[in-house]
Amino acid sequence: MEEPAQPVTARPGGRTARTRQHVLDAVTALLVEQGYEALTVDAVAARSGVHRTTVYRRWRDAGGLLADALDAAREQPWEPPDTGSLAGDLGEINRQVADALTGTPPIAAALIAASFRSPTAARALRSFWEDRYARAAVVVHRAISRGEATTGTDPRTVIVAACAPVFHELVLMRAPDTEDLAQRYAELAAAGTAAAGGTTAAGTAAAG
Amino acid sequence: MEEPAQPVTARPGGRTARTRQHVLDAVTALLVEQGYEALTVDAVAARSGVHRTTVYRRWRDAGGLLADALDAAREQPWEPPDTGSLAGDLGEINRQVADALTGTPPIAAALIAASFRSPTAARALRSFWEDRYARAAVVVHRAISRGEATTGTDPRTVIVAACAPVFHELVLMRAPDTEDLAQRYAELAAAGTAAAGGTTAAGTAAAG
DNA sequence: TCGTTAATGCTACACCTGTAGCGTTTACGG
DNA sequence: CCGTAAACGCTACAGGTGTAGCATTAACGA
Repeated sequence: MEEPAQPVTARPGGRTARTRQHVLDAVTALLVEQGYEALTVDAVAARSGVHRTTVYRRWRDAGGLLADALDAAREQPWEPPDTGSLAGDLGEINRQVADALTGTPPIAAALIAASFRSPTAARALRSFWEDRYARAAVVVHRAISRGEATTGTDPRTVIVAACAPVFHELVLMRAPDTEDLAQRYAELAAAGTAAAGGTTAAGTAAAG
Repeated sequence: MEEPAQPVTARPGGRTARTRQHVLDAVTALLVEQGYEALTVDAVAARSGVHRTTVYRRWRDAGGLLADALDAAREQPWEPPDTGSLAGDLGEINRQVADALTGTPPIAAALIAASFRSPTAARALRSFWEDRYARAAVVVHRAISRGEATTGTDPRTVIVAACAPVFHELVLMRAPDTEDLAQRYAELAAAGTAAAGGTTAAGTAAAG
């Protein structure tokens, strides 16, 4: 769907695939057992039995490992929820975002941390979430067809308005995940969409 | 106001203050000239003329340096805007957030990057923004008194709803700062506040 | 089966991180 | 002015990062 985190190899069989599997298994194991701070290339190499220079060659850095692990974990397709209301859909999406950011293995959280040091990780991060936002656009389209939002509403703006506070609280502010966090911001975004239409142009209604 | 990034020394005069100034000057210079990826302790030590072990001892890591630089840059007090409308106030706050995240020197951006490796940086990050959010609460209080929001509205929720998408786009998704970004999400948050009241409890209006 | 060569293993290197131990300088109080 | 000790300078060390060069293994096609 997007550019592969792992470049297409001219000789994908046998050993190459085996090496990749050993390395990705080591990545997951280290993330689960010790968290993303322990995800060093050296540790992955030692645990996987693959030589460290091989890991550096194929994945470049820890961010590359995470990008590949994310791709592997993304093979199961994702469908946006359909609860019957925009606030319900956004709430469910937000709960899934919160789970991704706090769940196990902490691939999403580790990828964010790595994205500040690794261009590969930064690209994978963007790619993953933009893909999710594009797929989630249907919940806004359904809201429009139900009359919960006006025709000009930009789906991505609505979804980011709902999701971003969850990222902010859990990732940047390191706040604990609370029961109502996801739903609270989902409802605020849904209410704003219903009232303002989620217009893309900067309005003048503000300064007046 | 918060715990100082730089521990209170028993001998603050002369040499100690001079060392700190040299080091913080080097931090700013490196950030401006080469960006936060070049902000290594070794580079700061070399540039400042202070020995690297001294930098490690006093600041512990690059995150500690950034935390102290942020404290130094925070000495000028901040007052929230008062444009006459909630959307206008949130828009102005968002523009200031965007400026902080993309401006020069990129202390805020660097602090976020460092916060994933340095507990000191993580604490400084939280402290700085929570302080801003607390000060900004007045714009919501004014909105309530104007009738733009209901009495139970939680100020922090409204402000985070407005700000978080700016963090998300500029920091996580590495998107360029656009003309309408700040205002767009400010208006959406303001509209949601006006419609939903920014309640803190998870409502049941969603699932119905 | 066998040659080609992609992929991996290995050694060595330069750099950054963070710490320990010890000697030296200098701020500060008496 | 002088003694104390805080703060700093210095060396050394144990890791992790990322790269270069060359040797070795094994996947794939002929």
